[in-house]
Amino acid sequence: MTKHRQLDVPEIPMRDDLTIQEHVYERLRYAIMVGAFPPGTNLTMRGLAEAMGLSPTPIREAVRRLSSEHAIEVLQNRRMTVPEMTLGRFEELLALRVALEVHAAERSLPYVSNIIIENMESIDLEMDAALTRNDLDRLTILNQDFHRALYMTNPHQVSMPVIESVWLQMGPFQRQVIENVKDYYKVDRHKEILDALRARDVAALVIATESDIREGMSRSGRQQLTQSHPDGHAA
Amino acid sequence: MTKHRQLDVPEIPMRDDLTIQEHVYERLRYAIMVGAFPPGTNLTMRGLAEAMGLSPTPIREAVRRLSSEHAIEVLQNRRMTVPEMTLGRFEELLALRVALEVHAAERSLPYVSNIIIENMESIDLEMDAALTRNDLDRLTILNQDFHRALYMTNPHQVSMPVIESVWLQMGPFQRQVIENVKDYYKVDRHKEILDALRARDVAALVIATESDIREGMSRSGRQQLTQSHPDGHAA
DNA sequence: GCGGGTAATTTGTGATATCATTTATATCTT
DNA sequence: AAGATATAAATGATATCACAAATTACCCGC
Repeated sequence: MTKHRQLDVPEIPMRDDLTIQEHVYERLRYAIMVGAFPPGTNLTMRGLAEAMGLSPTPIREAVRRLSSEHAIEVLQNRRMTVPEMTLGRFEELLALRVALEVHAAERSLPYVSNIIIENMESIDLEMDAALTRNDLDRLTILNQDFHRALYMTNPHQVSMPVIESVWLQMGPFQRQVIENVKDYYKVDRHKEILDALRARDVAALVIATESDIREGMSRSGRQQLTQSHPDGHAA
Repeated sequence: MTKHRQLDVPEIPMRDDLTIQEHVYERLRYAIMVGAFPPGTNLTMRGLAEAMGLSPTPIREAVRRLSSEHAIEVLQNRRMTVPEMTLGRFEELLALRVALEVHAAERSLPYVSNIIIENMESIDLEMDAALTRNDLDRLTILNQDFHRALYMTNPHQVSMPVIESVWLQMGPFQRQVIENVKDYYKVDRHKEILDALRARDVAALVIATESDIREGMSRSGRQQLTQSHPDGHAA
């Protein structure tokens, strides 16, 4: 009686201060962020509702929010998919990430305290551990936590949601890259970011931030997109 | 039998290719963009539904989308308001606008054709006409059309939605500024942007774009926010 | 008059039902 | 057998209903 391939949505801890709609949003967001839905995946309201054992109503609200963040694409037919990545879109997303994160880093630096730096150091240590045990999902989340910890120090900051949206749009594709290029997370410029923060050195921070984004994603992602395209759907 | 002050939502042309939810989204988005809801306005699902003669269901989806774009703030109490502007937030939004629009302009320039420039020229002419008859709503929309026409020439562009979100967050406050500083739209650097485009001069385009944003909004907005704050609610 | 607590109202949330649109399947025709 | 057409299934969209949480109104006691 299974209509199509039943969708597997990774579970996340249930927080009882959230409405169901919010929980669904967080759960779908996490799934997309860690790449649980490969690009091109078809999503249906009822399918998601059934997969999570809920009525369509809260699903619809969560999905609408994700579509506004361009994590989910709504076609003219009103069908929904996880967007495919193209070389052009990839280059643009990457450039936008650099522009946004450099901007956010610069404007956060004046507010950086030693406590913040220590917090980021501990996240970076956790990343080393996650890398050792090859926990890719955790690495993705920790990497974001690391950067978020910096950008959020700016008390009036408004760019964080925008940056998160770009991360989200990278998610499904990034997962494919990580799986193909297994030493993806080997290059990280986090130590250099931390050095720049300790020295309160803007120029060094900008360079380290840009390098971290570019060297991590750029070459391997471009490689994946330029090599032969036999067919779009992954296994 | 009127519970509170009945909310007035400006009507927009009904397009029959849109679902009700999409139409509500466009309508609310327009209302916020032109500042029909002053900062601090309380919004309710049922209130909006009643004001537009609809059931709450499509309202909720539209409102969720707008909350994801930070045009509407959802409080812990689950009440919704149009966010207030603060000096700190204003400075950050302005800086983000500059960073994003300079970025988008730079990356669009290679794709600019004479047809695009002509289109932008005609929008600029329409702005002059709207300015003459003091049509502020139209001016706001046309100003966005002008910039959007440029940024959208980049075929792989991904920053447009993000820029629109920042515009949206500025909307309610910008309306207050425009009404207080009546020569707001007098300073426009559109002629200089057009010159830079014709010459395909990146450096000039960057300067003109930044000036257009900064000189239009910066001084008058800052002025409005730093002068006495007797009480928050507008008349 | 002022504070506190209870009742009534308002509001948000989520499930369900109904209808329209779209996609998939089956049937018929040539 | 191929293509067109009709039929069935699935899906999205919206309204309505039921419930819970929050707010407001009201009343009482001091």
